[in-house]
Amino acid sequence: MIEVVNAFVDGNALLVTERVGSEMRKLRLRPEYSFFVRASDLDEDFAAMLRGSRALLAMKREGDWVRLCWADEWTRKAMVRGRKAQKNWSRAGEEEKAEPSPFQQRGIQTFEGDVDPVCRWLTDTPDARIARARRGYGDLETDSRCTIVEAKQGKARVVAIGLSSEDETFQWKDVLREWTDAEERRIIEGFFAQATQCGFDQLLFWNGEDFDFEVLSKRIERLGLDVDMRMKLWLDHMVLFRRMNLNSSDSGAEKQSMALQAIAQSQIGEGKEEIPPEVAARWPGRSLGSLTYELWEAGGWFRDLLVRYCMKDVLLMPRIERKTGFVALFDTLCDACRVLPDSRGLLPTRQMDGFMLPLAAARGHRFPTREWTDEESKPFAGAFVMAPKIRGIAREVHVVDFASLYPSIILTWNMSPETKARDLPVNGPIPEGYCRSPKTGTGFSTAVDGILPIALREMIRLRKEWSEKAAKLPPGTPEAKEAQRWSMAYKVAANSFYGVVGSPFSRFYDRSVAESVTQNGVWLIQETISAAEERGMRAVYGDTDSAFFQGASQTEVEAFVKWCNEELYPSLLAKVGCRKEHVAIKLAYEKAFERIVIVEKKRYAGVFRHYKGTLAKPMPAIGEAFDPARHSRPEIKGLEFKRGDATVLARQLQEAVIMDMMRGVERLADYRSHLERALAHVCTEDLPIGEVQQVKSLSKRPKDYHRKTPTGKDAEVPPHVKVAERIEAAGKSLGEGARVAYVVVDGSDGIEAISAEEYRGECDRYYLWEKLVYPPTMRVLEAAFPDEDWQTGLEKIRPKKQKPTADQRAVAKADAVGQASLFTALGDPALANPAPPVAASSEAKTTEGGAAVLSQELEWEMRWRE
DNA sequence: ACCTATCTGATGGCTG
DNA sequence: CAGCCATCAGAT
Repeated sequence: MIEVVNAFVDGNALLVTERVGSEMRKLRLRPEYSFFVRASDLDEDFAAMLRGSRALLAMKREGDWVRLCWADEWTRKAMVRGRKAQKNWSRAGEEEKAEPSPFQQRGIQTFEGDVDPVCRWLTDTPDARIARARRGYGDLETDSRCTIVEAKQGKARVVAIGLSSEDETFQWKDVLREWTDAEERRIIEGFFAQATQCGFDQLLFWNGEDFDFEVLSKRIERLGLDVDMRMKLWLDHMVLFRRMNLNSSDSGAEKQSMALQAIAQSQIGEGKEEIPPEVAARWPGRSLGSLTYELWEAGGWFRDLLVRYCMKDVLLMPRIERKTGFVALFDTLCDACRVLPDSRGLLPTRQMDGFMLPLAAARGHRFPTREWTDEESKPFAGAFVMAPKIRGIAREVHVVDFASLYPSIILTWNMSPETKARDLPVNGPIPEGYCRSPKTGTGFSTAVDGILPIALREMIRLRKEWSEKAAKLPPGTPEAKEAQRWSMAYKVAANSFYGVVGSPFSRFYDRSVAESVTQNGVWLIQETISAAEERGMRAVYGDTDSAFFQGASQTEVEAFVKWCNEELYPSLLAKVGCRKEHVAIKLAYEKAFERIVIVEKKRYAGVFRHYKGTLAKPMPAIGEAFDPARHSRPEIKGLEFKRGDATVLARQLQEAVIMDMMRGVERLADYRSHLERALAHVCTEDLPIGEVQQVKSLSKRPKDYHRKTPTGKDAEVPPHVKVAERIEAAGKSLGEGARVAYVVVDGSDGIEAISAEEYRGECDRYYLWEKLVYPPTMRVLEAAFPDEDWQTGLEKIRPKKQKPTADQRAVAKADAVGQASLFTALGDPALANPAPPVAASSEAKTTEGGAAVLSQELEWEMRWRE
């Protein structure tokens, strides 16, 4: 057994680091640039010609295949793809013609001709297994006078570095003593020496892919250090956290920022480092992270502060890991999928490569070389979502769902690129030895198990094995936790397979297979719903793999699920040709909602009666405070409460209303008072930035958003992009994936917004209410009480524009930004004073606003009673 | 550089 | 200039 710690190609060597007991050993191997062809495709003449080629290093017969090993990557590429047409600019007018490779000329298909030497070696060395990495966590501070872009170009000196072991018993930090190259060389070399001495193979940095790793590599190059970055596995803890947390985060609060401080706050309750008064006094309004040079330059206590700040960030990471266990799970996943645990190992395409290639090779199967196409791939149809059939607050709604629907479908229909039937009629009788996807007509051979089902069955088997092992071990022990991680790793990997098959960038891409997976899902859930309705149950909603039913008791639903599994599916699946021993479709009775309100497709809130047979805790009674020990929280899907791009005010109001609905509040006046309180707050009180900001991420660089309108003008870019450009104009750079926090200061005619940092308490409160806070809650109320008239008079509060004179135009603008005329909206003209509202003290504002709100509340109460 | 379905909000054209 | 529709973007 070879325990592989690391492996990379260095020139013409494949360097593998292996752990043997407590020793590290280095293997120096030849990197293999190979592909396979079918032995039957290779005639004697061509084989002889190849043998004579100096570029071919080896040719080996392996079963039905011939393995051809080439001198280098360039040669292999030319043999696989031929030479592309190239414009030769040096010789004007001349163009080099495209030249197909000898394999292309003969129409010989190549297989696995894009696999890199590390993956190739891991695939061909069944003895090799990915070692559990020893983890170190690090952070570095660079010269704050440089922009991020400059720093990533290697122009910013590294000022300080911190490093810690996972258990924090080892901690190391260093800072420049002089502003010289020699000093920077000393601390960077020190960092690597410490990491190596501690035996860290894997180094985790927060946002490392987008900053630290690039900076380090550029500085190493610039300073000419004798350090090889490739000797370590670099893993971006932030990217890892984001991927793993996608499935488990609940409220919108956690989704606003991926900053280390924000994640630390939500995960371990460890907050931001307070800015010491000395710093605030000397550099008002600046964050510690933006002052690295200044703190260093000030020396003494300030320089120590810089180092403490750096080290604090380092230590947050192992603490987050102790809470989440995400890195340990990832390491297990890498072990299971035979990929190295660095940032690239996070990509599902690589994980599937790592799992599938060896498994297929052992069964004599090879995959076609991955084609590189610029063409847009045709989209394919996905899941079925039923339009909600109920209005109002429904009682006793039962939910059934399929266990791991897509993997089960792949098993049941024996779906795999190589089992896919060619020339099978899309309808009519199904020939013996085939099954068919009823909605796409795509058929699959059932004679030999497909490689994809084999892989999935293996994963499911291993998952079960580890779950059983975990159950036998004393709970909470490291062994039990490790067994649970294995079980979870196989689940994660198995669930990502369908997505990889649907991705044009993967070697397993097959559009018709992917579409048949989703469409078999559509067929199954629709058949289930029809069968239920025939038995008198009413389907009220369903999404992809679930159906929501009314009009049946718990016992009846249980009986229905049993009947589906024992009779319905076996008979349906036999009719489409699936073999009995392949059938893996299983319906489960997942839960029942005591109360549920479905606002739209994919948007609902409900409270459980039971979950997987376990009786749920009740909601707090009306008027009773929420106590997590005794009460359930409602399950909320898709609504603004769950969304990081909604304002906090919108989420709070929506949550308050949902909590009341779920505990049975029926008096509409109670809901109204929530609205009124919120409106009064929005209109008249101080609004901290955290309550009013919207957060959206950039899916590309800001400049890439610009385009022309159909009429040829420059089109407006989305508000968050405009703000990103304001931020960039102020000297900070924002790239793809950056999150922009912003506040709308005038939404009366188009959107005018500022960045959250520029916010000084002034925003367009009309816009905030009319567009951000009120509608999400109103949609829930309208769904819950559809027969009420929800013309509350609260939906539009911005005063109408009257034909303004030149003079008045200026005032109108001030109005939109300020709040004076809000008092008009609240119905008290006496308070509608256009004098500068911003200058008023917060106390005065609250008092005035309070009075205005009170009169309004009375008025509503009266209208309500009528 | 794992999938699609779906909602909501902003923009921009067109219409009456 | 409100209302309708199409399109894009982001989040789930």
